[in-house]
Amino acid sequence: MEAAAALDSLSALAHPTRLDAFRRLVRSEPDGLSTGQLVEASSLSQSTFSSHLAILVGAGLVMPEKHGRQMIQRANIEALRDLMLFLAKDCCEGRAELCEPLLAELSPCC
Amino acid sequence: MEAAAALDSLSALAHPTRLDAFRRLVRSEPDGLSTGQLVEASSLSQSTFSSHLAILVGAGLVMPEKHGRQMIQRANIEALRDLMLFLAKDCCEGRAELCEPLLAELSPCC
DNA sequence: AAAATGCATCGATAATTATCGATGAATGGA
DNA sequence: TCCATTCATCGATAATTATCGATGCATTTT
Repeated sequence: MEAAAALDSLSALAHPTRLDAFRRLVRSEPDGLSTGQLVEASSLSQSTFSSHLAILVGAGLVMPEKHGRQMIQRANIEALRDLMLFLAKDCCEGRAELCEPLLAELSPCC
Repeated sequence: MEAAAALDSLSALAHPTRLDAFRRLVRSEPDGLSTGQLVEASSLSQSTFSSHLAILVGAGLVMPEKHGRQMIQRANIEALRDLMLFLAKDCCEGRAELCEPLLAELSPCC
């Protein structure tokens, strides 16, 4: 993942509404949620939320699937992994010992 | 880490200048870099960069140390770990199998 | 076919963020 | 002490982002 893509992902997640929606989608994998359900969970207007969603989709963090007349939104776990990999790579490349405590706390959570 | 703190970190990193500076600092651990060196690496004015740096410090991602008349900036690896943990926790809590491929690619890098 | 539903897009406005030069405060050196 | 250096803060302006209601398009239901 290049820095530009990482920036897109970070920017997309750097908003309360979008971070909340993304987390909601990650948790609801692999079923996903409809756009309407997400709008309802947010406290914003439909059009405003739609533009937020478009930013998540544009960053590749969310993948919409057309389902009748509603859209089912699904988190892209691979994109999340890529972002985390990007963030971790800096310290891993420099000095692995910096990365070890990072993984040490990450592993037991799974 | 609560969502509010994660948002601060994400917002802080969601800017080309700040992401670049932070990565530079992670790589230069544990020595750190002076503010002046970071300004030089950026293509911005001293005052503009200073405000960017303040955002990284405010998010807890960078920890300045006074050193004579210059400030030595150091990346806070613990804060980076906390952010990654926060991002990973969503899928881990929901379904561990989503998190496994994430760690699978993360481990060999260290 | 007509009405209703679910969602994206448009246009406008408000709010936030980025940028800069100038100034000021603290420190080290002459 | 006086000057130079390093960096933060201030005030102003430009640029970007967030928000909304209205409208439009596709699809399902009646």
